Formats: sequence, C-alpha cells, structure tokens
Amino acid sequence: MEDPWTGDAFNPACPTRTVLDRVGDRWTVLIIEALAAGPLRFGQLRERVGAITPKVLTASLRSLQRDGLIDRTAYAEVPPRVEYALTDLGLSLRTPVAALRTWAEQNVAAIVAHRTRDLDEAQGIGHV
Amino acid sequence: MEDPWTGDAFNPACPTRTVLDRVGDRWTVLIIEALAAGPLRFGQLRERVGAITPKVLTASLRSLQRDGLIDRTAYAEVPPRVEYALTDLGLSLRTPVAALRTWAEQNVAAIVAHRTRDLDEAQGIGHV
DNA sequence: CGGAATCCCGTGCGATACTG
DNA sequence: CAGTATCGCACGGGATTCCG
Repeated sequence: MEDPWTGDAFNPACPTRTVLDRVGDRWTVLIIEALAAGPLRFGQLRERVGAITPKVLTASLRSLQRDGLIDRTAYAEVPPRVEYALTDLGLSLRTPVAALRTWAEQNVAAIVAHRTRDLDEAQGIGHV
Repeated sequence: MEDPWTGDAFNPACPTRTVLDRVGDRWTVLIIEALAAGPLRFGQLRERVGAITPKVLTASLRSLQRDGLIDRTAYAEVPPRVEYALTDLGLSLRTPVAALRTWAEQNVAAIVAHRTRDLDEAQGIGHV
C-alpha cells in the first residue's frame, strides 16, 4: 500500500486510463495552468480560463477536487469569497501539463495547416 | 507565416484549444506512445492499445493522420498490410505525452484513493 | 488482414435563467 | 459573488455485423 504502486496505461483494466481521461477533460489543462501561478477565486478563474459557463466550471472544479488535485476554501463573508488552489498532487501535475500546453501552442500552426490542407484536397483544390 | 507563430491556450478564439482537445482524446496518448517505439500494423496497434474496437481505432488513426501526427502506409499485398508511423510532428509529441503517461501511472494510486475516500464520506463511512 | 456500415446510448458541454 | 436548476443536443465511443 505504501510502496508507490505504478500503473500501466496499456492495461485496459488499470485505472490509469481514468486518470488520462481526467487530464483529457476539456478544461483540466487550462484550470491547472491557471492555478499554477497561485490560488484564484471563482470569478477570476472564470475570466482567466475564458468562455466557460459557471455550471461547467463548477463541475470541473468539483471533479478536480474529488481527485485531490485542488482544494476549495470558502470564507464565511459577505459577499461570499471562495478560493481554489492546487494541492501537492495538483502541483505535481503542473510540469507535464505545462509541457503539453507549450507543445500545443507551438505546434498549433502546423496542425491547423495540415487540417486545412487535407480539407482542400478533399474539395479538389490543388489538382483541378 | 514562416516565423513559428505561437498560440495562446487561454484565448478562447485560438485554435490551440482544438489541439488540446486532440491530445485530450481518449486514445491519442496511448496510440502515440504505442508508435513511439516504431511503426506498427493495424492489428499490432490494436493489441498494444488494448480494448479498442476497430471502428474507433480507425477513426482515431484517421484523425491523427489528418492532423499530421502519423503516416499511413498501405502495401499492395495479399493479405493486406498497413503500417502506421509517427511523423516528425508526431515524434515531437512523444516527450510531453510520455511525461503525461508517466505522471498518470505514478499518481493513479493517490487519485483513486482520493476518489474512494470521497465516496466513502458521501456514504457516511468513517463517521458512524 | 484491415477495415466499412449500421445501430445505439451515455454524457460532456453549452445556453439560459434563477438564488442564498 | 458564487454558485444551482433545467433543458437540450451533438457526438465520442461501444457492440455487432459484413466486405474486398
């Protein structure tokens, strides 16, 4: 139990896949990256992530919390204030997730170009 | 055009998000990792990835091909032989994706434990 | 062997509106 | 401010069957 058991992503029965699915969630990367710089409030998070509805943001945060990646702290004030912060586990996710985002940002042009080219070919452009 | 333009994942209008979605696909990580060691045939890929139906594997491969991450080579033989290999772009994805898989495999235990604990609390276990 | 075709279902996600 | 409540739907993905 205490010896850090390691999963196998290629084993269909291994829950490692569910962990990959979690990272694969549409908002996980953005939320982790947003919180990487420090705790944020709900509204701040909403602005930073951009184009996410409150419902979905709430659901994503609950899910991340459930997996132990973030902590939620509610302050009994008026008006209400709630802060979200990465846990140690969440902090450990910053590195791989940042690498992923960097890769995405650097290669988005190439990928979009490829998609467009394929579309053009499908439409017959280039060999008329 | 030729200066490597960099995206911004936090900009909702930036296609970088679609790139993140691609990596977030349930099978992308496994397929990239499987091909990281070298080209594989359809059937081999199926075995290696595990528990993926032909239809979904085909769809995933087409999608990856469309984004320029893998190449498909069909040999006109009997029986048919088709090989899939990473492109240069796909090769560049190995590093971040490997980091992600490693993280998932190393932290799956902690995450599952967290999920279970929350479930238990929801059922009242631990404070009866 | 490497798919394609068809049927089908859960659910992630979005839009809108309301509340403690 | 920080959510909840409802509605709705596209669609990713699975099971099954058949084809060149």
